[in-house]
Amino acid sequence: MEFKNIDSFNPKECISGKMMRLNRMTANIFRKHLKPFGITDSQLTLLFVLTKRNNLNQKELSDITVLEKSSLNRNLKRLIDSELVSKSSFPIIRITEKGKILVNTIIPEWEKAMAEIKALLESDGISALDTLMNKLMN
Amino acid sequence: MEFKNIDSFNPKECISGKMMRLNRMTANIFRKHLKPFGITDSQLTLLFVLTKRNNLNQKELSDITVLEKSSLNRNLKRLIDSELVSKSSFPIIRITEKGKILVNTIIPEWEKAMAEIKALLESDGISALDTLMNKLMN
DNA sequence: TCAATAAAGTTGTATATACAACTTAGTGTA
DNA sequence: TACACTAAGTTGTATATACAACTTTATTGA
Repeated sequence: MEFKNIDSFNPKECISGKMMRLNRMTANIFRKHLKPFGITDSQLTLLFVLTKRNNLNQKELSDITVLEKSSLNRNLKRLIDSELVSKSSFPIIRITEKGKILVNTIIPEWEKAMAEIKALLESDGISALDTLMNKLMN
Repeated sequence: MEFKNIDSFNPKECISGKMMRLNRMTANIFRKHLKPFGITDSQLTLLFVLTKRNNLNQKELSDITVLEKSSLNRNLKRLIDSELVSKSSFPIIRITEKGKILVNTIIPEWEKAMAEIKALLESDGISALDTLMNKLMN
C-alpha cells in the first residue's frame, strides 16, 4: 500500500512537536529546582501573578496565564488547599501571607533555575523566546 | 511584613512561565485541527516518529520525544488500545497499517494546523523556534 | 423589579506528564 | 553456567490540562 502524504511530509518540522519538547525540557529544569518547596512551576506562576496583582478574579487569571478556566480553577484549588491562596474575598483571588512568604523564599532558587536555563539558551535563545511570545500573545 | 525578594523581582521574565503559555497556545491550535480524528498532538508525534523509523524501542522513543519512560509507556498504551501501534515484535514498537492510514489521512489537516500557526509566528517566529530547539536539544 | 440572557465558576471525565518503586530483560564476569 | 548488576519496561500516585455540561452569579431590557 502506498501513502503519498507520508512519503512526502517531514514530521520533524512539526511546530507542536517542537513546542512540546521545549516545554518538557524547560519544565524538567524548573521542577528540579522547585522540588524542595513542594510546589510546581504552574502553581508558582499563579503565585507570581498574585504577588504582583491583588485584585483579579478567575477569568482574569485565566486570561493572563492562558489557562482554560477549569484548569485554572483546579490549580487554584490546590493552592487554596495549601493555604497559599485564599478565596475569602470571592470572586477576587488573593495570595495569603503564607503564600507571600513562600514566594519570597523561593525566589533565590527560582533565580538559580533561571540561570541554568539562560546558560543553555544564551542571549539569542532568550530573545528567540521573546520573539515567540510577541508573535503568539497577539 | 516586608519581602525584599518580591519587591525586586520580575515574574514576567520567567522562562518557564513563557514556555508553558506558548505550549498551551500552540497545543490549542493543533488540538482544534486534530479533534475530528480522535487523536492528540502528543500521540500524533509518536505516530510521526514511528512512520519514519520502524525499529525503535521505548527507550529510543523516549529519547527522541523527550518523554519520561513512564509517560511514553502510557502514551503508547493508548495507541496500542486504538490499534494504531503494535508491540507484537517486542521490544520494538511498530506502527500498524491502521496507524499509517490514519497518519496519511491526517497529514492534510496537520498541514492546515501548521499553516495557521505559521501565519501567527511569521518567518522570524519560526526561526526563533528553531533557535530554541538548537539551544536546548544540546 | 423581575425575567431572560450572558458570563463566571464548578464538576465530570479523559489524556499528558513525571517521580518513585517495582518487575522483567539483558549483560558481564567469575 | 550462574550470579550480580544494569538497563528497560511497567505500575502506583499526583499534578496539569482541556472540553463538555452544569450551576451560580451578574447583567440587561421591559
